[in-house]
Amino acid sequence: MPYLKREAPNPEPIDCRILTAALDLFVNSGYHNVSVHEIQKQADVSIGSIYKHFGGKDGIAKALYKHILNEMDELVDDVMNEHKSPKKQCEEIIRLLCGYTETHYDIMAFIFHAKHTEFVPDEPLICNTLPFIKIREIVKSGMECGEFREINSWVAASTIFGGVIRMIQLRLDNMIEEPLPTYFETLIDASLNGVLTSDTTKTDNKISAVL
Amino acid sequence: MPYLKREAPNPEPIDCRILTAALDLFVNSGYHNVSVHEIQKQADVSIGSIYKHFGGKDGIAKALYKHILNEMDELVDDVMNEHKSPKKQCEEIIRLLCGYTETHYDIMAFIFHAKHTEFVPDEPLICNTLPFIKIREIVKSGMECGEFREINSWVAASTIFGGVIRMIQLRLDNMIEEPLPTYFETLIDASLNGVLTSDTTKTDNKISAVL
DNA sequence: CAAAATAGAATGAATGTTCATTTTTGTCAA
DNA sequence: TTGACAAAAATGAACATTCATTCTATTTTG
Repeated sequence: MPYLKREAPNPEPIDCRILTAALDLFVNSGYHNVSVHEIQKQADVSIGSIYKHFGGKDGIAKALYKHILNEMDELVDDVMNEHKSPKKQCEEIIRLLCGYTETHYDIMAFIFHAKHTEFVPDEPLICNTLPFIKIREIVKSGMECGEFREINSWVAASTIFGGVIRMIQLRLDNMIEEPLPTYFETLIDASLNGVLTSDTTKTDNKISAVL
Repeated sequence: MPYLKREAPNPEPIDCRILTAALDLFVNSGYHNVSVHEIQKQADVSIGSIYKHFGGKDGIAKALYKHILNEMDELVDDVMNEHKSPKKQCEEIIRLLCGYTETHYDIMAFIFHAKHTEFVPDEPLICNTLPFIKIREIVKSGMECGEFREINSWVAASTIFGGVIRMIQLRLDNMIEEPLPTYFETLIDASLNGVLTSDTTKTDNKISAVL
């Protein structure tokens, strides 16, 4: 089972084995290029078990989608509890995303590299799921408390997180060769300066980036 | 046939009809959820013609991919010819992308909303195609001539264009309700301020955004 | 020993592709 | 202009294969 924080249990129960195999195959070949039989083989499980546990191929995809977005949501919650300033919260989320791209390729690829509407059409779009809604709320509260300039919230959110998301995708595509955390400080600096209010002095940020 | 600048010929020749239908279906249902028979019906063409012209379903996808990226490339060339400053070139590309998202939904969705490796595995990744390579070159020359801060070029490119790309994806997903050009000035301002050299005064940019 | 879980051969629908036939197009002689 | 005719294009029924799913038999668990 693909977890973000927890360790996977050992030995993995049958449903976890199925999800682990499915995630790997989906991410590396794409949902539609993977057959149930391949999942069955890689998970070392019978076809019957798959249908018993998940009801079918789409059942696996749905379960995976929900599970992973839940993992993601817990992550965002943790960040919101540990840091109070929206700016700090954004930075921390970006830091975590950079880190997890290196340590949890499959999960990040599943979130940021798949067209989910094509295989889980009944599930909400990824940008309409809890963790992503919460991230937009953070951006809004950042504008309310004066940490971010008061601009359209879509623009603000896209500017702050568009850069990391792009970097993640390029890294997943093997275009970027260095691990993402290498670029963390530069990235934060470049992404946030554009949306910071002018009373948060620019120099301030550059110094904090150097430290 | 889906063009960015030119008008489609009328009546459309058979291979154009096929590509038009395929683009529409691929974008709205996803490559793997579309059968050759559906393309055939929508294009009002026989199965045989499809195999005669494109050799198969993957042939259609390949041809579409190449055609659309060519359209895109011409666009970038035009911008590079009409504007000399890299900053202006970036702005203009962003402006065009915003505009075309409203007027050429299918093409934009095909470029920014599809996982091409899953259905044209032999073609280069979209970020390795001419137009996108050229865009990265623009960013690099912007750093060389001092218009952009000297930071890692991946970070720079991701910061400048990550925002628009995110906005385009959100707009294609129907999350953003206003046409993208509405946000153009704000977006440019937010995306570029973070990467501008400090000798390009910040106030300058804010004033230009208000005008 | 009953209930739950697992196994996997068999099934049938979906769909990409082939190819023999028909239609259209373009050429040229009458 | 007409008609004959060959080459090219288009047609679509038939085919072959892939693959999700079902279902009965077997094994494991409590």
